[in-house]
Amino acid sequence: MREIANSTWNIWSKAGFEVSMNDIYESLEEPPLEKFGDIALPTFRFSKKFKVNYKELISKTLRELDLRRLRVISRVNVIGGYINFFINEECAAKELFQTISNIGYDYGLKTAEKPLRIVVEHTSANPVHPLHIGHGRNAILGDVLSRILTKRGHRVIRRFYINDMGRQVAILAYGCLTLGSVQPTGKPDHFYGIIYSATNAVMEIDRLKKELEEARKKGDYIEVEKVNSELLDWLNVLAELKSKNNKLVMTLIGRLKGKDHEKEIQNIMRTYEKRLDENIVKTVRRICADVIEGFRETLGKMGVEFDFWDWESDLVWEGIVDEVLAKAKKSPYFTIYKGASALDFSALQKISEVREKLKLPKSFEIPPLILRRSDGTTLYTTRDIAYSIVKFKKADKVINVIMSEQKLAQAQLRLALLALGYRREAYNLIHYSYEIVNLPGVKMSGRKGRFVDLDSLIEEAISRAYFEVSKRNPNMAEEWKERIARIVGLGAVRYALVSVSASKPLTFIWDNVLNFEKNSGPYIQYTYARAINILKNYGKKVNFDLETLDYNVLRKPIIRRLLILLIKFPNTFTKAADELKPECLVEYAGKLADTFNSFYTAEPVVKEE
RNA sequence: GGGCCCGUAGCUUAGCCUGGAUAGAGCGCCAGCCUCCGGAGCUGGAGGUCCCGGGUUCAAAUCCCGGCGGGCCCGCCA
Repeated sequence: MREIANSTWNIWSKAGFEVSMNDIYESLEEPPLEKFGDIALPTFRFSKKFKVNYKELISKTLRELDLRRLRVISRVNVIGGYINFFINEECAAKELFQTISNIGYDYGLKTAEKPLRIVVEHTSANPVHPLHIGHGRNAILGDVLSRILTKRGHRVIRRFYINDMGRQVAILAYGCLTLGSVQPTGKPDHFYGIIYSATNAVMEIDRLKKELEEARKKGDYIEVEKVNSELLDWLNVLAELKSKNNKLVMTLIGRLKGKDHEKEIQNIMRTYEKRLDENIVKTVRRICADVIEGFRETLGKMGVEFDFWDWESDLVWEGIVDEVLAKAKKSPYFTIYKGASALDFSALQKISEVREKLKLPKSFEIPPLILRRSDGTTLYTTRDIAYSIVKFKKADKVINVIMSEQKLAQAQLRLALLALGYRREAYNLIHYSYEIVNLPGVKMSGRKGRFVDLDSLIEEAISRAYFEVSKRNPNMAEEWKERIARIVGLGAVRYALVSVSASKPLTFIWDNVLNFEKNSGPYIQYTYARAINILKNYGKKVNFDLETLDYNVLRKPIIRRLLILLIKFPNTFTKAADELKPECLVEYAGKLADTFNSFYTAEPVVKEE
């Protein structure tokens, strides 16, 4: 493909048309029908650019091409404004085999010209309850991106941000401290998840009861109705939690009675941030560490690992957040907003270059960002500014895999970095935004403890896979069935979570996810197994001797199709890596599997040698 | 009130950034294929107002404007 773009570029530049070789290269596309050609070059764009008629441009190009007699092109086919190239099979095969015999499994994994240091921060769930399917999508996207970028030659660092200074952790800690010394039973994230949700529920119930009373006094019966139904919902939540661990929840309800929850929570937050009481600090840390251990187990099952687990609290205690605040005070954008330290973006965001480079919404007034509460404690975004700076210390680019809900917050973060003079950071911070995962028939709420957690999701995937495997292989040894079910089940989930473009909501339907036919993880794995078995049955090392190859077989349509598809892999990979589109690879894998299976049926490889 | 994302076959979706050739797949449906390396397969068929209405253009699923439907965001929450 490079050669096609290159020679076209040669011809055009010689003719005096100003164009870059990359421009041509990137215009190359897939013809809609196989019979049109292998690679198409649309000429409309260029004819417009060069101000010549496209027919003229084409005939001129063809004449020159003819003179050069490129060996990579066997035939050229013009339809409309398209120049369709047929690739010379022999030439393609030679190159393919040569590359594969040289670099083997790294075929197509083209290394970037300028390797970068890239941080991928992903998952980063609050350590207050088990991971759910949404975190699953986050984790798989982050993990797959990291793997692709690593193969592209970048130095990737995978980081998990432990958000231990937020209100949610304080609520969990409040519950735990109220219970006194608790020893977690079972998986820690599940155990603490119950305490968190129950504490939350009790607080909500108490708050709603007060609201209800006030509404009654006022005689606002619409409000009474509204609050009442909300109250009922939370009472149900509590009942659901009791069914999970009755003793624990009942004890918690008893001990929380009559307390001023808000005051306690605020006290915990302040104590923790300012390190006023080492006991509380230790307790909060231990709880979070326990929950994180649960996360690590779940993620490990999914094949997801991290290089660093960064504690939000460390940023504060090590004084990095203070440095940010000091810097902010000196910033020309510093202001006092509603009596608190803040950054005022009104001037900065008007600059159109800034809006464009930071990818801010077209016309949205981003309000001032408050950096510090009146009680002196910091806010999430302030700490996130500090974290971003830390991440950039050893990185050229930072990719945050964060759900789309946080788009505005992420835009605000970039703006804040710029306001503080962190220009490089602001411009190289990428919010890799993704949409929610829908499970038909399930309404999820993290706070209410209503979600399908990843552990049970994985279990279900494996047991569904087991069912399918034993149905198809009734005589297989039990141990093998289980091993295969694990691999297939997990592969199916990973595949499902990465196969839909991140910007679209993903609908998770078991029948599709664990469909063993086409367009699924299991199908790709099955095809791979068949391919590997050919090699196994062949039993010898594959001979890549280019001299003894019979190039006539390449004219067979199915073999030719497979060959052409294979030589396009490097481009697909490069696109997936550079445009951060892992789903491109999924699509390619599916197409390759389809083509391979057709080939497999049509051509008995081992027999033919 | 303002902003962002999504809307493509009954279902799940690719293509949209960078306009161009008969809108690609898979499931499901219909009709075929087991002397053969793993049938979790293969071959073929039916199935589309690309949410609607304008505009730009020689050309719009794609770009612009206005609607509709679904989701989300605008805190001294995270």
